[in-house]
Amino acid sequence: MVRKVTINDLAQAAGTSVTTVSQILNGKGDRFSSDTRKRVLNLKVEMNYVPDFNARNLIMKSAQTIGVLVPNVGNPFFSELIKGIQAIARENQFIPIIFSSNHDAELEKYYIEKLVERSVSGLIIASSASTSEVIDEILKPNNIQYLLIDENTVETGDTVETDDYYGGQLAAQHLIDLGHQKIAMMISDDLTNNLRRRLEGFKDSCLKNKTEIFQIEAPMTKKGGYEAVADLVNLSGVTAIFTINDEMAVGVYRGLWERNLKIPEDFSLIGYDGIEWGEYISPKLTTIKQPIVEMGKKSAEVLLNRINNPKVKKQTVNLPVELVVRESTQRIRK
Amino acid sequence: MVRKVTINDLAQAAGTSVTTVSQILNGKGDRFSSDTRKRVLNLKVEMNYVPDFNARNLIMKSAQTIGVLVPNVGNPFFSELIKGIQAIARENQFIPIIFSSNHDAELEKYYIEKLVERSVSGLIIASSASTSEVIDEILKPNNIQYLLIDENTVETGDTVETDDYYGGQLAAQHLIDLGHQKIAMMISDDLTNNLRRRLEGFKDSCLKNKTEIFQIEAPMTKKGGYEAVADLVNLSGVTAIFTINDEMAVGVYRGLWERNLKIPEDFSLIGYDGIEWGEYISPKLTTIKQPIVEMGKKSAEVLLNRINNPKVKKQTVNLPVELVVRESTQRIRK
DNA sequence: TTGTAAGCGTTATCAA
DNA sequence: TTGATAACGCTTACAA
Repeated sequence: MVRKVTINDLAQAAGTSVTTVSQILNGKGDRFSSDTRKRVLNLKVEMNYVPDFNARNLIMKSAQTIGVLVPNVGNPFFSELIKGIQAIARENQFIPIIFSSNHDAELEKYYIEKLVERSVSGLIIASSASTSEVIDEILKPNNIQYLLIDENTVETGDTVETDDYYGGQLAAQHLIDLGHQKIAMMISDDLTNNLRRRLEGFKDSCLKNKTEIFQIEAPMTKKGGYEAVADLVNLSGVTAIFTINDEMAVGVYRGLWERNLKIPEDFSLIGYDGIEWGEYISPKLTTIKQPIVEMGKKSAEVLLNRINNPKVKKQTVNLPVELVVRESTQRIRK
Repeated sequence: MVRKVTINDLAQAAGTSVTTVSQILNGKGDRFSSDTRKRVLNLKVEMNYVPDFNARNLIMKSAQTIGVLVPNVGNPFFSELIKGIQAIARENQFIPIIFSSNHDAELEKYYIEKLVERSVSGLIIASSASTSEVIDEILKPNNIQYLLIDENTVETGDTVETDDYYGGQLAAQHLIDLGHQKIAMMISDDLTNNLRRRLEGFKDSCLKNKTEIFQIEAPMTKKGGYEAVADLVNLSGVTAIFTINDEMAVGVYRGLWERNLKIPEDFSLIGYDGIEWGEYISPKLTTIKQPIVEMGKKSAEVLLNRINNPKVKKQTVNLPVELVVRESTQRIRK
């Protein structure tokens, strides 16, 4: 067992006190001679000294850590989100600990407890399995900052969101502009608030234009979209499909292909999210693009700001969505 | 700021010493009266006492944490791997901290340092940017267990691997069986050891069968595969393609589609990995399937066993790969 | 059956 | 310019 190099060893080697070492290593060493400073700094590298995190945090009372809870890391949307969070966390010397709760309320609670035990400074929660219960029971009593995004909405507290209502409208309007009059919407069987708004935007636009809509419910996965095609083909007269996320759209591609139905000739298809994969399937997927990485970045920024500055007033970030027309939609022709 | 409840507060409230509390809460309290025990246990819940992780680990010298370093969480291969690791970690009360190093050596080193600082008990490293240097400089001196998988190979130390050489052979043999005599291989411009073996298996099988092979180098991403199609179409007489991972294959689909070339009519295509997406693109991707989640599980098991049991002899796990024939390959016809 | 006290590796206060 | 020393909250020998 190799003993870890401690600050004591380093001090001894440098012929100084631990105070000196600590101060110098923490950028508070102006008062020491540049000779001492150099000696300590060199020795640190040479001896490969790494401060003990537990000891440090014990006294500092901060673990420089944020927790991140997503429903599923495998979903490209969330892996991009994580990318953004990771980048900002790093800039601020924070470490994100990421968990995939898989929509399992029990698992979600378990992980949040673990995170709290480790005295994380804050949490970004993009998974909504058991949120409000957990917040009241665990987060609030322990005074832990949190930011709810994506699947959660809050009236109070900081907010980082995209305009889902407008996004829904954009999608509908695009289809309507192309002349579609009967549209199928594939939506989750378990709608979270952001999805609900997205859907409302879509529906309202259709209503205003007297466009007929059909609703198909399925899990928001490739498999869900794939299986929902069975219902889709039973609908008569439908010429366009809106899937509430891109991943479902991928399943629809497959389901249609198996039935020898063509996109966009037989069905125009528009998704939502703007994941990278949409540019690689053929035809390329028309979609409503959310600035996913940016969402991750902003989320981390807002949370960290809240952590450093608990009294700051409600922060609100609203990110734009945009229609990206690619190849999966076209003008209707009779 | 709510002050956290400490063991001292709890002891005081219970009218005992901290020792008593500590022992009882850690399941070592047999010697105390059941009355005292009950009192402490109740108070713990009542006062919402959560042991301070930093203080505890400082003295226990273990953070019940493992670090996981992957090149890219966005890649479905790695997100599935993580799924497996997470499952086993949880069973063993460990927390995995996951980082995406993006093949950036500096970033990789930075994260490993952070992980070591936090006194993780061990590391699963599936990213190879700067591994050997980091191991010698950081891991070994700090006596941290590690397991290298996927992109790394080791002669010494524990091993969890799939039979890449055999997998390569399987892929080649499938194509050969279908009558292909000129095959393009799309491979990374930066081969790691597992890939090298995979490739050797493929090449050896081709050589043995006098099958002609062409080599195209590109990044192992969708984009890489997509752009490599430009080179591919310049090759004359090629009827089949082997991409060294599934993700590249996705790019190839797109590149071919844009040139009006059909899979499998114009080119048979076989990938490697067995990610879920392969079942959703059309035609479905024929591939060599690795048991990815299982790899994650085994990796975690092996590492945790090593942590609990540093003296145990070299552990070796070899996981099977298998040919999954789907729709992207077919018998050659002239 | 219970408690005292040392010690984990750090940072911070204050004296030298 | 530097260094003792207390403190952080916990576990654990060792006493009682």
